[in-house]
Amino acid sequence: MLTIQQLSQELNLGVDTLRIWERRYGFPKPARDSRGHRRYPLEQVDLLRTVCRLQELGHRPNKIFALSEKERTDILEQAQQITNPELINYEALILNGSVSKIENKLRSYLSVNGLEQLITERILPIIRIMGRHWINGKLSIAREHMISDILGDILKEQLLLPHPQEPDRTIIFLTLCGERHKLGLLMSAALFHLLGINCLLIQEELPLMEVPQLALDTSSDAVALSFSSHYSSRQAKKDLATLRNELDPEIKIIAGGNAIQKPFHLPDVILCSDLGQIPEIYRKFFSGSKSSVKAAAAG
Amino acid sequence: MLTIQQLSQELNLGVDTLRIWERRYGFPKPARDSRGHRRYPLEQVDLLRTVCRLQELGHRPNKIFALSEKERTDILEQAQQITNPELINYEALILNGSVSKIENKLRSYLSVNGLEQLITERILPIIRIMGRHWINGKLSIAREHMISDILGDILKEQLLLPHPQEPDRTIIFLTLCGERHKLGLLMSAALFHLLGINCLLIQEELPLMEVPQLALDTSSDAVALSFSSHYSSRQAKKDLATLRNELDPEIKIIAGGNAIQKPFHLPDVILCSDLGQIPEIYRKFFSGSKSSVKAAAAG
DNA sequence: TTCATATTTTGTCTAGGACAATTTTCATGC
DNA sequence: GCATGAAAATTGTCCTAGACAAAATATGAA
Repeated sequence: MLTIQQLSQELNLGVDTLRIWERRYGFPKPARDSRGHRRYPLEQVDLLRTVCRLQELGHRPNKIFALSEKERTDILEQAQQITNPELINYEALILNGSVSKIENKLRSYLSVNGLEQLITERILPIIRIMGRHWINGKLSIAREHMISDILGDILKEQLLLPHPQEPDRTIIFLTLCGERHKLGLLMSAALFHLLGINCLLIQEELPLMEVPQLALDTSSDAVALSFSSHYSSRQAKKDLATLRNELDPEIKIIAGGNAIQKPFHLPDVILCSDLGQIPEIYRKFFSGSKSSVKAAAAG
Repeated sequence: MLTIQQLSQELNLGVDTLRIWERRYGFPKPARDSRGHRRYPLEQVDLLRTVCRLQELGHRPNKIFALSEKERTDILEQAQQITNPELINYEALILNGSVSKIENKLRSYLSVNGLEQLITERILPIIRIMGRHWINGKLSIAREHMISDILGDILKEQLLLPHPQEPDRTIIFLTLCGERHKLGLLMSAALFHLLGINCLLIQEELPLMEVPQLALDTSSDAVALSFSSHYSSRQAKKDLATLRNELDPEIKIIAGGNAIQKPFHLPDVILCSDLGQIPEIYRKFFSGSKSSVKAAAAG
């Protein structure tokens, strides 16, 4: 029996959303305690989880709630396409295997094929596999986190490798409060590091208002933020607009993550909906020595 | 100009709390947009920050709001006592110095004095110093996080060191959703590791309901949770009670962190209000081989 | 003093209404 | 057929104002 707030944390939904779903769709229909406060039985929590998963697949609440329970699970089953090649090994390891085995496999792949391939050929597919199995409920959040930790650790180590030559550009990578997914941020930081940029990573979630000061303190040339699909795209938009307003206009903003897919234009914000765009972004905004660009701007 | 939700995230307060403060104490008194929605000017955000800081010092809202602005800052100034010994070096480094310098100093201290002293003589004082300066606003959250990251990295490395002999007890260390402070958890994990326990660390925040399954999957003997002062003690209590209910009674629960200070008793939950208690907890609950304890229980 | 009991304070909940932003539907023109 | 734009529906977040348990503080008796 969970309170509305516990459930809200559990599902990453606002309490208002839970209440209005009950009002509009008649579900969830929690029991009430002596005070009349909602108490959600665990079975309803499970049902709600499938609702959230379907929503992440792009379905909208009115459709989802119109479906029967079976129809919902059918859609979820169907959503897991079969994977193609040798990644099937990983699939089994992700679901049941030892996490340290995954780590070893990844590390040896890294030392043979390098970081860029590790990201595109291994880490991204693994994230996709995890997402698929999280959606159909076969992968516990806990396991997902343990594996994500390993991926994160490997990427973080890459940021510590020395640069071939002293970088003259700095990008600071961070997430805002409420954004729990940091792998996308880490991957982009690792890729920018590879391109010779000095990448500062803030691992914890920052309040929006601290960001401008931090960018100044670190004399960063750009701030990179990641917004996963948990962060509503409207919220991301608001935050980016506020940040653009508060931040020194000299300092660029790079926004990435799944919440940034939409044709969603913001003035003076570099959008990065795909890690593949990073070399292009680098070329366009960060290549050439800093002083020469300044000279060009002045000339 | 922030919306109520942005402010709520910024200050770690519920939106309901912000509204009821306005109703009861007449502050904050935000402007309203065309829809009548609250819009908080940045100056009010700063004032609210001092309110939150005072609250963290143990003052209660009705007293705080009765004070003038000057009285509040006076109390905050006064709250920063002078530090004693050689730690003053650290104080300067924390406020202005290079973070990598802090890292180097800590690492060399570690290699000379070992983990236990590092924690009690360096990490805990640093956390205290940071807390003090965060309270009076001289340390940005961003800087605090960068330094916390370093402390975290050092502690995490300790968990990777091999044990002198194969451990037969496993404790899984985790935080629940909404708990952003992980250093306390890390320190306790490092100390238990030192005592010969196999410590599994989940770095990301978990939904409460995933914990029982995870404890089973990892065949842990205990689950250790940390609740910082941001987590209201009432919430911590609720969560621990729920968890105790859902979890296999064989598996112990260890609860620590600042929210666990109060004379706050829960049946079958081991409370750890202080890292110094860890050896005692170890002796009481985890020493002796597992099989012998089981035999004793059976006999 | 120390305890037990009353009072105040505090945060979280309740209900039901409103509305901007987004998405979908539908009609129109090419 | 496809694009385009207006109209309708959907959705999440905000609003007000009232209620109450848990925690903190004050009060009084032993």
